[in-house]
Order: sequence, then structure tokens, then C-alpha cells
Amino acid sequence: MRNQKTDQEIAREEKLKKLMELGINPYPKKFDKTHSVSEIVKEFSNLSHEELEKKEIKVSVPGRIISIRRMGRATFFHIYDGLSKIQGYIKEDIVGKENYKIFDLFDIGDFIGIKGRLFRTKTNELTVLVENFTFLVKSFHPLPEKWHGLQDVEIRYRQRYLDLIVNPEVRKIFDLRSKLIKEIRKFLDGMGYVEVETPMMQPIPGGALARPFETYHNALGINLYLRIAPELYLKRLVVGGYEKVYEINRNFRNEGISSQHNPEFTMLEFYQAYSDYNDLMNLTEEMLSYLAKTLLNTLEVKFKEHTISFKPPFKRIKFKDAIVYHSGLTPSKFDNREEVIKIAKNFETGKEVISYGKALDIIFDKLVKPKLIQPTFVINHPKEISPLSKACPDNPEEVERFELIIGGMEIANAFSELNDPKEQRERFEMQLAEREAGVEEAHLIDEDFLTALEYGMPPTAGEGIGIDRLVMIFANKPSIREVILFPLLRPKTD
RNA sequence: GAGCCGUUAGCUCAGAGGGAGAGCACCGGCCUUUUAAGCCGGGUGUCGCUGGUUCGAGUCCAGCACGGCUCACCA
Repeated sequence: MRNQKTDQEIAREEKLKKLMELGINPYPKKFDKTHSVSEIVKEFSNLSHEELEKKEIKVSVPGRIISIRRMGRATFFHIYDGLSKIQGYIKEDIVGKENYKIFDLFDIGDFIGIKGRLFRTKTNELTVLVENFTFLVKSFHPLPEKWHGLQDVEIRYRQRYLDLIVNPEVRKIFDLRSKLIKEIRKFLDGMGYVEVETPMMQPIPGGALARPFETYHNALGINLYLRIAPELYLKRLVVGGYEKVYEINRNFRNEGISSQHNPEFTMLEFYQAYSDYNDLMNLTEEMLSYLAKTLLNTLEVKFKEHTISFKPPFKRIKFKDAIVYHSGLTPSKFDNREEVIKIAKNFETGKEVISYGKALDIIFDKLVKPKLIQPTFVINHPKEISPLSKACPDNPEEVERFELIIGGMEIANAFSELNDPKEQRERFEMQLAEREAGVEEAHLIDEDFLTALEYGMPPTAGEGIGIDRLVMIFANKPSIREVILFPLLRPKTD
């Protein structure tokens, strides 16, 4: 990163040299611990000074030194295990003059293992009275400052480990994310779902309207694409007999980056045979309220300046009604294709070719979506923008589809899956026509998928849920980068 | 990809034409229950990079790099 060593880096290297001269292994291979810092805090925080004196609890605990207060022949310091910290107290008359001098060569950031007895200080802080200690590793760089933590978002993302060391609330976000994914698995597994993994590299990218990343396989000599969705593979599995199947994994879309978009993002997709989109709306309400209750212990979740209620049932509104209600477009104008396209073109879209369906989508995104804060199922989209959804029985221009909008963001997208191979082929051909008219994201024809459908896919409903955005809401973070450990940044060149 | 804003010590920041600054961290000294420990002493720097204007640029101008926000694309 830098070529020039700073005074602090030189000082730390010299301390390690001195430690080695004293015969200390600079990179010991293990440390026998009785507890982690967190375990000590959890187990013994309720014990009083007297109880600790009586019980004489001995612990052996490793951690990173995050603060040091030297006071001559005694020193207080804190060690941290990524979750909790505990104070250590080291005194010359206990560890001896030689060892105390060795401890002088330790810096903030170093890892140490300490052994000793638990006690409480005058100010009643649970503390390890150090009897002996083990050097575990040197940190050659100083840690960011303790009061303000690390503020520079660029360093926070590029060197996330520093963010995790000095900003404890960051770890909480990612622990929440981890629990959320675990609970989703628990929820679906409990319903008899089977988790699978389908190709991340696909010869024909499908299942969504987006531009893919391209790559190349040398041995086969073929172009491959990082998947934009697992959809078409999961449906092949439904054809193969999986009645309830899901996948939680990364999707890749070669699109822009924003506070709501990262080029790789985590998606839950699940498919349930013999069901339609109404069943999935119920399931989604159940799942999200379960997650809110389990993870946050409430159904009222604070997000930005809003309080979002995950109490079922969620609001349901037809796509067309939502546009009419929120955009002021009259129902007759809604059906006037030229008019709608004209209105959509008033927005700066950077697109030259806009279909009627796309125009509606643009109007929805601009005028409707930002206004939907409480969980809202927007249902029955136009067929043109839903090439994989089954048409509504009472209206062939609409499909049995819903998008769940929360906090102005699209969180879920689901539909009764089109399982008529002939109609699916026609829809693909319509997409191909759009593609030829210049719509780059239009769907490609996937013959293998059509063949699978020809073998018969039972009536099925399928849904995708954007995990990152869901975490944003549950963690109350307005930027997707705050819920992805290593969001994509442009590589830094010096 | 476009507009606006930002980039000064390891970190957090001040400085807005003329001596490179503060707190924490660090270095030296004192200090055996401290916790933003304290006291004494020390400034450790390619002011993002490259040019330009000027007697003089951290400060003004241009270009570039990276980031943030908004927009575009998208989920």
C-alpha cells in the first residue's frame, strides 16, 4: 500500500526484534484457552467482587489489545475478541520485572493470551489479574483512533477488517445478516424445502432481464456468463420432481452501482409446486414477520425516518391501480400505449427504445415505488415485462405476478410460473424481437429450458427475495454497501 | 456514463494567498486499582496526483485518480 514506513511502523518492528532477541517466538502456532473474551463476559458478569474473591476463577483467554493504560509498574489494558472486550491488569510484582519489561514491548493491535484470576477493580470492572501472558502476534500498523473509530468509508470498505476491529456496531450488522440467512433456511427447511446449488456459470444467462458478465472456458472453448438468476435451473429441478426447492446464492448483473445495487448480490429463490402466487404472498408475509420477530423481537422495524410494520396481512394493490393512484395517470391514459411511452420518455432514461411495458415499468419506478414504504404487494403486472409468468385467467394482458415493495425498494418478485412450453416459446420470441429492436436486457431463448418444460412442469409458484436489501431494512442501513462485507469498489492505483 | 461535494500526520479533523496545526496514537521521562488515566518533554507530513496563475499555492485555476451523494442502468 505504502512504500515509506512511518515512525510508528518502525517502532513496532523494532519491538518485535527485541521480543525475538529475548527468545520469544514471533509467530507461535497456538494458544490454549479456557474461555473466549465473550464467554467470560457472558458467564461471569453477574458475579460480585466478593463472589469472585471467594471463587478464585482462573481463566486463560486470548484477544487483540485495543487499549493500554500504563502506570509505571502496573498497566491496564483491554483485549477484544471481535464481539466483547475485557480488561487485563498486569503488575510488576506479580509477573516479575523481566516479564513486565516484555509486556512493555506490546502495542495496541497486538494479539496476546493472558492467564490469571478474575476480579473487580475499584470501579467494579470485571478484570483479569494477569499471572502470565503469551505473545501471539505483532501488529505492524497502528489501529485507527478509539473515540471516533474509523470514519473514512473508503478505508472502511477496502480494509473491512479495520472497520470490524474499531467499529463494533459493524460486526453486529453482519451477525444480523448471518442470522437472517440462517433463519430463512430454518423457516424453509421446516416447510419441507430442499436447498440446492445450481450453476453460477451459464451458457445462456436467463431468468431475469439484465445484462450479464461474460467469461470464457478455455478447455471447452465456450463463452459462459455469470448467472443473472438461478430461475431457469430451479424450474428444471421442479420438472425433475423437486416439489419445494430453494437456493441462496449470489447473482451477478453487469449494471451500475448505487446505494441499492452491487454487481454481485445475494438472492433467495424458491419454487413450490402445486401453488400459485397467492400462496406465495401468504408465505412471504409469514416468513418476513417470522424473521422480524425472531431477529429483532418486534414487528415494527425502524428504517430511515420510517417505522415499517411487518404485521400481516400486507397491503395488496394491482400494478395498474398503483400507477393510477400514485402517478395521476388516468385509467384511459394507462391503456393508451403511445401516451404512456411519451410520459416515460419525459424521464431521463438514457434509453432510445421504450416498449409500452418498459414505459409502465419506468413510471412505476419513478412515481410509485418511492411512495411505497409499508410492505406492499404490487400485483398483476403487464405481460410484456414478465416473460416467465403465467397470464391471469381473466385478463390475458396481465400476469399472476407480485413485487413486494418495502421502504421504497423492491424486496421480492414472484409469480405463478408459466409452464406452457408453447406459450413460453412465444414469450421468448417476443423478447427476441425486443432484443433485435435494441433492448439489451431482453431475454434469450433457452432451448434446453423449453425442452424441460415440454416434459411437463407441474403448476408452480416461484419467488426471489433480495437478501441484501432485506438486511438493509432489518439493520436500518440506507446503503447496500453497509450490509456487504466487501462491496465492489474500483481498484486503487497509486 | 452525467452533475454536485470531498481528499491535510497512523486516525478524527481545523487551516481558504505569505511561519504545516489540534486531539488521540506514537517516541523519551515520572507514575502499582486505571478506564477518553494523569503530569513533563518531543510534530512524526509528497496538504490525493500532474500541470498552470502568482514574487509566493495546502489555499486560486485546469486536467487526472479515488470516494460519497443525486441521477442514468438495474433488483
